[in-house]
Amino acid sequence: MSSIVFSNEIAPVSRQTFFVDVIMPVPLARLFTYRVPHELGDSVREGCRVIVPFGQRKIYTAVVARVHQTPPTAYQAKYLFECLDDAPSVLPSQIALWEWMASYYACTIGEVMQAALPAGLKISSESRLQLNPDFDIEEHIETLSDKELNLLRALQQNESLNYEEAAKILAVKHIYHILKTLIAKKAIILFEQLKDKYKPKIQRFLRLNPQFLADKEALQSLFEQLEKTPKQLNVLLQFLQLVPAHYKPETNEQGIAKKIFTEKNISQSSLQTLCKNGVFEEFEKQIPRFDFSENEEFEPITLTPLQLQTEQQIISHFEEKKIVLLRGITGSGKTEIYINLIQKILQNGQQVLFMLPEIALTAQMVLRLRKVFGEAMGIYHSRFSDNERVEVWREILSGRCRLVIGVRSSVFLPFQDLGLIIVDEEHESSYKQQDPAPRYHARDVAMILAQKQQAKTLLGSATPSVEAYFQAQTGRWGLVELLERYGDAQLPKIRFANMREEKRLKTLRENFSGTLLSALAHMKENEQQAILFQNRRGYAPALSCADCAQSPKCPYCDVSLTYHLSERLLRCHYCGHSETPPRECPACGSPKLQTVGFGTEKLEEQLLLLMPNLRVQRIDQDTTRQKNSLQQIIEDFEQYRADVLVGTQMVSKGLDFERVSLVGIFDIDRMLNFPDFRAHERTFQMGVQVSGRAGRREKQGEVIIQTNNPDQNTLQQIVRADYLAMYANEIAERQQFGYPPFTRLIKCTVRHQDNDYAAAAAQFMAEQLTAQLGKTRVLGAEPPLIERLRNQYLWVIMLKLEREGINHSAVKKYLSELIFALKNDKRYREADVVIDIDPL
DNA sequence: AGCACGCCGACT
DNA sequence: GTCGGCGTGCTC
Repeated sequence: MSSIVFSNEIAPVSRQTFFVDVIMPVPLARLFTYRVPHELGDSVREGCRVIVPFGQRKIYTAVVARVHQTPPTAYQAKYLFECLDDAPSVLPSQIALWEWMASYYACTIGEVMQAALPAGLKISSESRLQLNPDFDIEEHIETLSDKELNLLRALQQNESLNYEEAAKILAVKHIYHILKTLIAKKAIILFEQLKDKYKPKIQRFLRLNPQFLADKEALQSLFEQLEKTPKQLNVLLQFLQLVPAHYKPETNEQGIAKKIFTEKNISQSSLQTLCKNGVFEEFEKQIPRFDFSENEEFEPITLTPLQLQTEQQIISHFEEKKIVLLRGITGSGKTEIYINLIQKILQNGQQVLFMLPEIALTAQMVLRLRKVFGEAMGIYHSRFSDNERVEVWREILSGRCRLVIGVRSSVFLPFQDLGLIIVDEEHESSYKQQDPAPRYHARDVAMILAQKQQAKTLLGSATPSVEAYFQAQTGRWGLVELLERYGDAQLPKIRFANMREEKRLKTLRENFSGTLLSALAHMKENEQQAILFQNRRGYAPALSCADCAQSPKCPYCDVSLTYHLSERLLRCHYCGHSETPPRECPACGSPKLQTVGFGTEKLEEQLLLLMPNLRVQRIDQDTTRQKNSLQQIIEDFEQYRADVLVGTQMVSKGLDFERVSLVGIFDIDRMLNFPDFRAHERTFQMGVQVSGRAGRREKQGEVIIQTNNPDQNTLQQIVRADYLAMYANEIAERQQFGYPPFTRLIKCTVRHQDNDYAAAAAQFMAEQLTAQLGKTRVLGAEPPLIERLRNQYLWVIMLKLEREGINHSAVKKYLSELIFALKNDKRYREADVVIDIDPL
């Protein structure tokens, strides 16, 4: 509908100057404004990554948050250097979410951006120095100091150096002075090298030189030519079998991957000759790591009547509620319901995000979904490479990828049209990022994301967090419960081994109860398998002197060092420090050092001695450090190459082995007595989850819990799998003592290497906060359970804020002002303060 | 968070 | 005098 108006007027050359406010990857609480060079005027848009100079030396990739035409008044904006994107890499809706996160989690938007962008989308900058070609060293040799000369000689050898290399050559810490004088003398020049970290996957391809396809005779004469060289002829025939270029010329366009072709038992040298003679052409092609080609043909799955009914309940809740909590006991078939719902959303043309906790065992779930959704599925997991993550990002951005299975950080992906977010195992603590900022809870962010996209959120768990169940109970969220196991599977029989009693009766063998040992023997006779759970790795959590009762401590942390037998090392599980165990007590010199307590390693050893006929495997951080060892252990166990799997947390989640009929749980009392208001909830969740590993098929499994107090309430609730009883207990206590969900917590940790300094700063903060909020809302300052970590003393202040009637964002604002004041006070400024919103 | 600048004491 | 240490303040 262009109007056909001819005018003699010359359109005024638009000389508008644009400015951008960008998010910098630094923990600074504001945006920075740059001027857009005219030649980039229309390409720079919100969400584009730009390269900007920052300070005197640094160059960063920043993300454009806003484009405008208001020049800053207080300073002269610098020009941005470059725009990396033709089309934005980040959507406006994502920036809005980042802003929400920065304000909710009391951190900077730069920190959120750092967490959100896959490393491959960030550009690293490295300053490099090189010799100025116009500079003649010999001519100026008298004006140069030794160090300067050394550096210049080094630069003659190497084309360029970065700072670190230069500092190393000169063997000094700070080279800036030297560089500055050399730059002033015009001896060297600095330049920035920008490296795009994302590398597309390139493969070499082969095709027939199109000249042979021009007409029939061309190919014919080629055949005649090759008669004399049968090997080459064979190669050509093989090629035409795979790529029927002779009657479908369009297939030749695509060619065939050289790698695939050469696998076909082909004479390499003949192929080489053919390429050299121009019969074949080699070319490179960028190939996607994921295949999102049309794949709407889903394998239909059939739900049981109960599953169908459950799904229907979820759908009808979604009509009026945005969030639904599905409590489905282990083995009830939640996954099938998820799959069905996902299919419906995808058929509706919308996107789905399926979130899983950060556990090494996503593999089984991925396999299951892959059976249904094929390759049309993005996977976003720490075990995938940076490049793969960038590719998932881009495919979602383009709208081609509509289903993502991912961990915590997948809430940051550039969804445009989400229909549903599923947060599986909602109660899992790995959804909360601990360090560094933003210390976000992916479940909670997911709900905000869903709200912003008008999508629904489905939270699933066999043992929902007390907070989630409360929301569902009180009607804010929908609640759907699926409390029958799928098929004939029965819930396992759980019983206790009374350790106190067994000790009296002398049926204990090391850390094994007689009850468990006889169950293991029985298990072996029936050719079944067992899982033993002890949430503590290493051999023993401490060494202790029999004479003076002292135990070797970490020099940097306030904890005992854990003894690792296989490495013969004492290790700190908090800072990673390790040392060789002393032969005698460092305090009194006594040689009687004993191990105290037990970890998975000790259990493994004891079991080997107690029941030598059992084949034992161990699964924990120490045995799975190498890349595929976890997969290997799982496979070995699946293939019945072991009878018993001893492990930590890792064994409690998501693993599904057919032969496992027995589960043993060690040291549950320690977990129960952990000084934390969530200790009972966690113990219950762990107990039920681990029990769920037993007897997942038709046979009823057995679980043995070793404890000193079989009558303890929470343990009884585990035996009865009585979630509601646990919930009722917990919610009453939470209400009585004012813990979540009745309040929101903010944890402030003050750190300094000097205890008194940290204490003083924390005390100061606590006083200010108390003055502002009142005594009842401020707990502490007090030292935490572990008073020193990585050579820093810690002091904790906990804020307990009612959900209603308090302006939470005003409190957070006051907190950041308080920290600002602290940083301006000579007495406290050296202390670090860490804010954790909704701590776990 | 970096990083440069500036002030200070310790050396050739 | 220079070198390097550390405290302070800025980064569009």
